[in-house]
Amino acid sequence: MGTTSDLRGYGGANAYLAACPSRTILDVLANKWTMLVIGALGDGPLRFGELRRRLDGITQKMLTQTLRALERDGLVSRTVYPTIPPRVDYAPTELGRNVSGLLDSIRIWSEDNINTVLASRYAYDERAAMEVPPVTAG
Amino acid sequence: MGTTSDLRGYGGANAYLAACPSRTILDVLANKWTMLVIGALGDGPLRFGELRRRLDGITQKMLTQTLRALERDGLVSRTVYPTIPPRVDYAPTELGRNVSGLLDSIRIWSEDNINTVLASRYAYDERAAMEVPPVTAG
DNA sequence: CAGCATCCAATTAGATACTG
DNA sequence: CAGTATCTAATTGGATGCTG
Repeated sequence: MGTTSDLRGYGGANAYLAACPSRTILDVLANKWTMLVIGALGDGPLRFGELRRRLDGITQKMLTQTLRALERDGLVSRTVYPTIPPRVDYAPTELGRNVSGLLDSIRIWSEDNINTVLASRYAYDERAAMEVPPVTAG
Repeated sequence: MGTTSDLRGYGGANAYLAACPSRTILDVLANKWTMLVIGALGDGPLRFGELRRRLDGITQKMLTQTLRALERDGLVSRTVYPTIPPRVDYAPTELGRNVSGLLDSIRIWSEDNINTVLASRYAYDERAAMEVPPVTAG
Protein backbone atom coordinates (compact mmCIF):
# COMPACT_ATOMS: atom_id res chain seq x y z
CA MET A 1 0.00 0.00 0.00
CA GLY A 2 2.04 2.97 1.20
CA THR A 3 1.41 5.54 -1.51
CA THR A 4 -2.34 5.62 -1.70
CA SER A 5 -3.09 8.62 -3.93
CA ASP A 6 -5.48 11.28 -2.67
CA LEU A 7 -8.03 8.85 -1.25
CA ARG A 8 -7.44 8.80 2.48
CA GLY A 9 -6.77 5.08 2.26
CA TYR A 10 -7.03 3.17 5.47
CA GLY A 11 -3.89 1.06 5.75
CA GLY A 12 -3.52 -2.14 7.72
CA ALA A 13 -7.19 -2.73 8.35
CA ASN A 14 -7.84 -5.00 11.31
CA ALA A 15 -11.38 -6.09 12.05
CA TYR A 16 -10.40 -7.01 15.59
CA LEU A 17 -10.15 -3.34 16.47
CA ALA A 18 -13.52 -1.83 17.25
CA ALA A 19 -12.68 1.44 15.53
CA CYS A 20 -11.43 -0.15 12.31
CA PRO A 21 -13.68 0.77 9.36
CA SER A 22 -13.48 -2.77 8.06
CA ARG A 23 -15.94 -3.67 10.79
CA THR A 24 -18.57 -1.58 9.05
CA ILE A 25 -18.44 -3.59 5.85
CA LEU A 26 -18.14 -6.80 7.82
CA ASP A 27 -21.41 -5.79 9.43
CA VAL A 28 -23.05 -5.50 6.04
CA LEU A 29 -21.71 -8.83 4.80
CA ALA A 30 -22.26 -10.78 8.02
CA ASN A 31 -25.99 -10.63 7.62
CA LYS A 32 -28.49 -13.29 6.66
CA TRP A 33 -30.24 -11.25 4.02
CA THR A 34 -27.03 -10.01 2.46
CA MET A 35 -25.87 -13.60 2.04
CA LEU A 36 -29.16 -14.64 0.45
CA VAL A 37 -29.62 -11.54 -1.70
CA ILE A 38 -26.13 -11.74 -3.16
CA GLY A 39 -26.64 -15.42 -3.86
CA ALA A 40 -30.08 -14.94 -5.38
CA LEU A 41 -28.79 -12.17 -7.57
CA GLY A 42 -26.25 -14.46 -9.17
CA ASP A 43 -24.88 -12.70 -12.22
CA GLY A 44 -28.04 -10.68 -12.58
CA PRO A 45 -29.48 -8.44 -13.68
CA LEU A 46 -32.68 -9.17 -11.85
CA ARG A 47 -35.73 -7.06 -11.25
CA PHE A 48 -36.86 -6.12 -7.77
CA GLY A 49 -39.95 -8.31 -7.94
CA GLU A 50 -38.13 -11.33 -9.27
CA LEU A 51 -35.54 -10.99 -6.55
CA ARG A 52 -38.28 -10.77 -3.98
CA ARG A 53 -39.92 -13.93 -5.27
CA ARG A 54 -36.66 -15.81 -4.96
CA LEU A 55 -36.18 -14.79 -1.35
CA ASP A 56 -38.86 -16.60 0.56
CA GLY A 57 -39.91 -14.70 3.65
CA ILE A 58 -38.22 -11.40 2.94
CA THR A 59 -40.33 -8.29 3.30
CA GLN A 60 -40.26 -5.44 0.82
CA LYS A 61 -38.71 -3.27 3.47
CA MET A 62 -35.83 -5.61 4.20
CA LEU A 63 -35.12 -6.24 0.54
CA THR A 64 -35.04 -2.52 -0.19
CA GLN A 65 -32.87 -1.89 2.84
CA THR A 66 -30.43 -4.66 1.97
CA LEU A 67 -30.16 -3.61 -1.66
CA ARG A 68 -29.58 0.01 -0.69
CA ALA A 69 -26.77 -0.93 1.64
CA LEU A 70 -25.17 -3.12 -1.03
CA GLU A 71 -25.55 -0.38 -3.62
CA ARG A 72 -24.02 2.17 -1.29
CA ASP A 73 -21.06 -0.07 -0.64
CA GLY A 74 -20.56 -0.65 -4.34
CA LEU A 75 -21.41 -4.34 -4.37
CA VAL A 76 -24.60 -4.02 -6.39
CA SER A 77 -25.58 -1.67 -9.18
CA ARG A 78 -29.08 -0.31 -9.58
CA THR A 79 -30.54 0.64 -12.95
CA VAL A 80 -33.82 2.49 -13.20
CA TYR A 81 -35.79 2.38 -16.45
CA PRO A 82 -38.13 5.38 -16.56
CA THR A 83 -41.02 3.37 -17.96
CA ILE A 84 -44.58 2.98 -16.75
CA PRO A 85 -44.78 0.89 -14.74
CA PRO A 86 -41.25 1.48 -13.54
CA ARG A 87 -38.62 -1.18 -13.83
CA VAL A 88 -35.49 -1.45 -11.74
CA ASP A 89 -32.69 -3.89 -12.38
CA TYR A 90 -30.11 -5.01 -9.89
CA ALA A 91 -26.83 -6.64 -10.74
CA PRO A 92 -23.64 -7.37 -8.87
CA THR A 93 -20.74 -5.06 -9.59
CA GLU A 94 -17.28 -6.41 -10.16
CA LEU A 95 -16.60 -5.89 -6.48
CA GLY A 96 -19.84 -7.71 -5.70
CA ARG A 97 -18.99 -10.70 -7.87
CA ASN A 98 -15.65 -10.63 -6.15
CA VAL A 99 -17.19 -11.35 -2.76
CA SER A 100 -20.27 -13.32 -3.81
CA GLY A 101 -18.33 -16.56 -4.04
CA LEU A 102 -17.24 -16.21 -0.44
CA LEU A 103 -20.76 -15.50 0.75
CA ASP A 104 -22.20 -18.34 -1.30
CA SER A 105 -19.77 -20.75 0.28
CA ILE A 106 -21.19 -19.96 3.71
CA ARG A 107 -24.75 -20.54 2.54
CA ILE A 108 -23.82 -23.76 0.83
CA TRP A 109 -21.92 -24.95 3.87
CA SER A 110 -25.03 -24.27 5.93
CA GLU A 111 -27.12 -26.35 3.59
CA ASP A 112 -24.59 -29.16 3.50
CA ASN A 113 -24.02 -29.37 7.24
CA ILE A 114 -27.39 -28.56 8.70
CA ASN A 115 -28.01 -32.17 9.71
CA THR A 116 -24.83 -32.38 11.74
CA VAL A 117 -25.68 -29.08 13.37
CA LEU A 118 -29.23 -30.17 14.15
CA ALA A 119 -27.92 -33.33 15.78
CA SER A 120 -25.50 -31.31 17.89
CA ARG A 121 -28.25 -28.94 18.94
CA TYR A 122 -30.50 -31.80 19.87
CA ALA A 123 -27.80 -33.41 22.03
CA TYR A 124 -26.94 -30.08 23.65
CA ASP A 125 -30.54 -29.31 24.51
CA GLU A 126 -31.10 -32.81 25.88
CA ARG A 127 -28.10 -32.44 28.16
CA ALA A 128 -29.22 -29.02 29.30
CA ALA A 129 -32.69 -30.32 30.09
CA MET A 130 -31.16 -33.08 32.20
CA GLU A 131 -29.06 -31.04 34.60
CA VAL A 132 -30.43 -28.53 37.09
CA PRO A 133 -33.97 -28.49 35.80
CA PRO A 134 -35.85 -25.37 36.87
CA VAL A 135 -36.57 -25.53 40.58
CA THR A 136 -39.84 -27.40 40.89
CA ALA A 137 -41.05 -29.88 43.46
CA GLY A 138 -38.81 -32.84 44.09
CA MET B 1 -27.47 -39.05 1.60
CA GLY B 2 -30.34 -41.49 1.08
CA THR B 3 -29.88 -43.90 3.96
CA THR B 4 -29.41 -41.57 6.87
CA SER B 5 -29.60 -43.93 9.84
CA ASP B 6 -31.97 -43.02 12.62
CA LEU B 7 -31.22 -39.30 12.52
CA ARG B 8 -34.13 -37.65 10.81
CA GLY B 9 -31.82 -36.12 8.24
CA TYR B 10 -33.06 -33.12 6.37
CA GLY B 11 -32.46 -33.78 2.70
CA GLY B 12 -32.02 -31.15 -0.02
CA ALA B 13 -31.57 -28.20 2.26
CA ASN B 14 -32.31 -24.88 0.55
CA ALA B 15 -31.65 -21.66 2.42
CA TYR B 16 -33.92 -19.79 0.05
CA LEU B 17 -36.94 -21.41 1.66
CA ALA B 18 -37.94 -19.65 4.85
CA ALA B 19 -38.81 -22.92 6.59
CA CYS B 20 -35.55 -24.67 5.75
CA PRO B 21 -33.53 -25.44 8.89
CA SER B 22 -30.35 -24.39 7.12
CA ARG B 23 -31.50 -20.83 7.68
CA THR B 24 -31.07 -21.29 11.40
CA ILE B 25 -27.37 -22.10 11.14
CA LEU B 26 -26.93 -19.44 8.49
CA ASP B 27 -28.29 -17.03 11.08
CA VAL B 28 -25.61 -18.09 13.53
CA LEU B 29 -22.80 -17.83 10.99
CA ALA B 30 -23.96 -14.64 9.32
CA ASN B 31 -23.16 -12.60 12.38
CA LYS B 32 -20.38 -10.15 13.09
CA TRP B 33 -19.35 -11.66 16.40
CA THR B 34 -19.44 -15.20 15.12
CA MET B 35 -17.05 -14.24 12.34
CA LEU B 36 -14.68 -12.53 14.73
CA VAL B 37 -14.88 -15.11 17.51
CA ILE B 38 -14.19 -18.01 15.18
CA GLY B 39 -11.29 -16.13 13.71
CA ALA B 40 -9.87 -15.07 17.06
CA LEU B 41 -10.15 -18.61 18.34
CA GLY B 42 -7.87 -19.87 15.59
CA ASP B 43 -6.86 -23.40 16.45
CA GLY B 44 -7.34 -22.72 20.13
CA PRO B 45 -7.67 -23.64 22.83
CA LEU B 46 -8.15 -20.19 24.32
CA ARG B 47 -9.45 -19.09 27.66
CA PHE B 48 -12.51 -16.91 27.99
CA GLY B 49 -10.54 -13.92 29.16
CA GLU B 50 -7.94 -14.15 26.47
CA LEU B 51 -10.63 -14.44 23.85
CA ARG B 52 -12.29 -11.39 25.27
CA ARG B 53 -9.07 -9.39 25.13
CA ARG B 54 -8.65 -10.27 21.48
CA LEU B 55 -12.12 -9.06 20.58
CA ASP B 56 -12.03 -5.34 21.01
CA GLY B 57 -15.41 -3.93 21.90
CA ILE B 58 -17.20 -7.16 22.71
CA THR B 59 -19.09 -7.28 25.97
CA GLN B 60 -18.91 -10.24 28.29
CA LYS B 61 -22.55 -10.91 27.56
CA MET B 62 -22.14 -11.05 23.80
CA LEU B 63 -19.07 -13.24 24.03
CA THR B 64 -20.83 -15.70 26.30
CA GLN B 65 -23.89 -15.69 24.09
CA THR B 66 -21.88 -16.21 20.91
CA LEU B 67 -19.79 -18.99 22.42
CA ARG B 68 -22.88 -20.74 23.74
CA ALA B 69 -24.51 -20.68 20.34
CA LEU B 70 -21.36 -22.02 18.70
CA GLU B 71 -21.03 -24.72 21.32
CA ARG B 72 -24.64 -25.74 20.89
CA ASP B 73 -24.20 -26.00 17.15
CA GLY B 74 -21.09 -28.14 17.58
CA LEU B 75 -18.63 -25.63 16.15
CA VAL B 76 -16.79 -24.94 19.38
CA SER B 77 -15.96 -27.18 22.33
CA ARG B 78 -15.95 -25.94 25.90
CA THR B 79 -13.74 -27.45 28.58
CA VAL B 80 -14.18 -26.52 32.21
CA TYR B 81 -11.31 -27.08 34.67
CA PRO B 82 -12.73 -27.27 38.18
CA THR B 83 -9.96 -25.16 39.68
CA ILE B 84 -10.10 -22.04 41.80
CA PRO B 85 -10.29 -19.64 40.16
CA PRO B 86 -12.15 -21.48 37.42
CA ARG B 87 -10.67 -21.90 34.00
CA VAL B 88 -12.60 -22.54 30.82
CA ASP B 89 -11.02 -23.34 27.50
CA TYR B 90 -12.63 -22.93 24.13
CA ALA B 91 -11.47 -24.60 20.95
CA PRO B 92 -12.94 -25.14 17.51
CA THR B 93 -14.28 -28.61 16.83
CA GLU B 94 -13.54 -30.38 13.58
CA LEU B 95 -16.80 -28.99 12.23
CA GLY B 96 -15.74 -25.57 13.45
CA ARG B 97 -12.37 -25.71 11.75
CA ASN B 98 -14.24 -26.87 8.71
CA VAL B 99 -16.14 -23.60 8.45
CA SER B 100 -13.64 -21.21 10.00
CA GLY B 101 -11.71 -20.84 6.76
CA LEU B 102 -14.86 -19.68 5.02
CA LEU B 103 -15.66 -17.17 7.74
CA ASP B 104 -12.09 -15.91 7.85
CA SER B 105 -12.17 -15.24 4.15
CA ILE B 106 -15.06 -12.83 4.63
CA ARG B 107 -13.27 -10.95 7.38
CA ILE B 108 -10.07 -10.77 5.37
CA TRP B 109 -11.94 -9.59 2.30
CA SER B 110 -13.46 -6.85 4.44
CA GLU B 111 -10.04 -5.75 5.58
CA ASP B 112 -8.60 -5.88 2.07
CA ASN B 113 -11.42 -4.00 0.38
CA ILE B 114 -12.53 -1.49 2.96
CA ASN B 115 -10.94 1.40 1.09
CA THR B 116 -12.84 0.66 -2.09
CA VAL B 117 -16.03 0.36 -0.09
CA LEU B 118 -15.40 3.60 1.78
CA ALA B 119 -14.86 5.41 -1.51
CA SER B 120 -18.12 3.99 -2.87
CA ARG B 121 -19.98 5.06 0.26
CA TYR B 122 -18.56 8.53 0.07
CA ALA B 123 -19.62 8.93 -3.56
CA TYR B 124 -23.06 7.52 -2.84
CA ASP B 125 -23.65 9.83 0.08
CA GLU B 126 -22.42 12.83 -1.88
CA ARG B 127 -24.85 12.07 -4.66
CA ALA B 128 -27.71 11.57 -2.19
CA ALA B 129 -26.95 14.89 -0.50
CA MET B 130 -27.09 16.62 -3.89
CA GLU B 131 -30.54 15.62 -5.05
CA VAL B 132 -33.82 16.57 -3.39
CA PRO B 133 -32.41 18.01 -0.20
CA PRO B 134 -34.98 18.04 2.61
CA VAL B 135 -37.68 20.61 1.92
CA THR B 136 -36.37 23.85 3.33
CA ALA B 137 -36.75 27.38 2.15
CA GLY B 138 -35.70 28.11 -1.42
C1' DC C 1 -44.04 -2.06 -10.30
C1' DA C 2 -41.01 -0.40 -7.08
C1' DG C 3 -40.72 1.96 -3.81
C1' DC C 4 -41.25 5.36 0.75
C1' DA C 5 -43.33 6.71 5.30
C1' DT C 6 -45.09 5.56 9.54
C1' DC C 7 -46.36 3.10 13.51
C1' DC C 8 -45.66 -0.47 16.64
C1' DA C 9 -44.01 -5.13 18.36
C1' DA C 10 -40.09 -7.79 19.21
C1' DT C 11 -35.47 -8.63 19.52
C1' DT C 12 -30.95 -7.33 20.70
C1' DA C 13 -27.37 -5.25 23.11
C1' DG C 14 -25.21 -2.47 26.85
C1' DA C 15 -24.56 -1.46 31.78
C1' DT C 16 -24.58 -2.95 36.27
C1' DA C 17 -24.68 -5.91 40.26
C1' DC C 18 -23.78 -10.28 42.10
C1' DT C 19 -21.68 -15.38 42.66
C1' DG C 20 -19.14 -20.13 43.04
C1' DC D 1 -11.96 -16.11 36.53
C1' DA D 2 -15.94 -16.98 34.23
C1' DG D 3 -19.77 -16.48 34.37
C1' DT D 4 -25.50 -15.47 35.64
C1' DA D 5 -29.37 -12.23 36.35
C1' DT D 6 -31.70 -8.14 35.62
C1' DC D 7 -33.01 -3.75 33.90
C1' DT D 8 -33.09 -0.58 30.38
C1' DA D 9 -31.76 1.65 25.89
C1' DA D 10 -31.42 1.11 21.14
C1' DT D 11 -32.10 -1.28 17.02
C1' DT D 12 -34.51 -4.18 14.07
C1' DG D 13 -38.23 -5.87 11.66
C1' DG D 14 -43.11 -6.56 10.32
C1' DA D 15 -47.60 -4.62 8.87
C1' DT D 16 -50.04 -1.20 6.61
C1' DG D 17 -51.18 2.65 3.66
C1' DC D 18 -49.84 5.65 0.01
C1' DT D 19 -47.48 7.27 -4.56
C1' DG D 20 -45.26 8.32 -9.41
